[in-house]
Amino acid sequence: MKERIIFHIDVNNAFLSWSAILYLKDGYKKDIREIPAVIGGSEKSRHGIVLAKSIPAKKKGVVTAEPIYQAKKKCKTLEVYPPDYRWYYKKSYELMNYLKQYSPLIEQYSVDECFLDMSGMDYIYKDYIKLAHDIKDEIKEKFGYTVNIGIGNNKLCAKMASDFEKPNKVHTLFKDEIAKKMWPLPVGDLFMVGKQSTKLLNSIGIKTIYDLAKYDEKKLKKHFKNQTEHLKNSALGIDESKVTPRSNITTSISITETLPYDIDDQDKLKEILFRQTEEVTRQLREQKQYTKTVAIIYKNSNFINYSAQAKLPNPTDNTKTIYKKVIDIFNKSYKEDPIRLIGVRLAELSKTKKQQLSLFEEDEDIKDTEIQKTVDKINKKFGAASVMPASLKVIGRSRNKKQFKDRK
DNA sequence: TCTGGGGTCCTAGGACCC
DNA sequence: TCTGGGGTCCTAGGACCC
Repeated sequence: MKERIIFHIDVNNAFLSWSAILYLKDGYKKDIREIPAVIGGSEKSRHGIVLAKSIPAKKKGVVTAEPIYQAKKKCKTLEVYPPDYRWYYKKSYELMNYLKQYSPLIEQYSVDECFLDMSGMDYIYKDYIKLAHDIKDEIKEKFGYTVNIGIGNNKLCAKMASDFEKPNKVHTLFKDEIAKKMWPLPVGDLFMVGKQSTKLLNSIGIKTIYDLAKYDEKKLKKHFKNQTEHLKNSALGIDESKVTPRSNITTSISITETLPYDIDDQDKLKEILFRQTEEVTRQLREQKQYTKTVAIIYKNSNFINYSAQAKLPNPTDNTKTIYKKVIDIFNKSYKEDPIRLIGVRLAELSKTKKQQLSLFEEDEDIKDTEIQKTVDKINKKFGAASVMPASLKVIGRSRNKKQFKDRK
């Protein structure tokens, strides 16, 4: 069988590059890619971490996901710009759409990354490496930002290759290059080997990917159990997984929110949960999916995470039904601790609601959902707060009543 | 003014049934 | 009688990715 040819395309400093373009378009004099700058959340509302960094910021030691205050310590002149997710999704869509012309087998891996399966296309594209350069250059010309392209015989190698040297580069990691290009790297650089695994691997003397590739599998199994084979294969550059174009099939939808200050007032938390349930179910209906599992996610003021979940008797996309379950879960799981982050997750999603309900219940559910869909539409057209369900108003009132009572 | 948000997948352990 | 064990479903928690 012929070797596969896979491209991995990765936008360099995506959020920062895309924001830079937006600012330039709007007449901003600076290109934030050329100064020490980061995209980050607001520190005031406790969202202050680095989401993306410019190359000058990187040179000062600024890393992704660190607190902004810490980044500022490393770089006194650091400039912080807010994220603009709508714009990012727009740019993402534009890029993926453009890349489709090169292969129908495209898998979007994240907002700024995708795999292209180019196997068997050599009758169109004679030279894959030249093609990759052409794509890279055309993206720069057409859209104004740079990408890295990694080429390999499978997704793993393509992904590893695109990570080699940045920005604006094409790298290959074919089978016969693994020993030379991949094995010398620290084991933590291997895809899917994170902090915890790195620690464990280092502790048993595995420092490089080569060490892992050559390590006795039986001994490895003691520590990594069922993951051993996958781990070992990765180190050897083996990966059979296919490039699978996914049609907006998600297995879960969630919304979490770091609160501007810790909250232990149950009414307030329920209010937030209601808002989140509305949004998350709106997304669910948008995707034309139904959920069977509802969960609440908490992080308390000590950064301790916990969660609780429960199953619904039947798949649904009904806000009321789901919110009822959310409250149920909340009452059983909330530990009365000050909450820093709270969120709602819907899991076990399906495209159909195969259910056996009594006719009455089903009618109620459908009638209700029809109303919600109309509300979704109106909100989409006129802005989020145009139509507010009565239940939210009731919650608002009860809160006011309580505040009034508190003042007395 | 210290530490985000949205995902996927895996595992341990308990409940329950036969 | 001195305490099985397999299978399945479910939940909580954690690792990992961007």
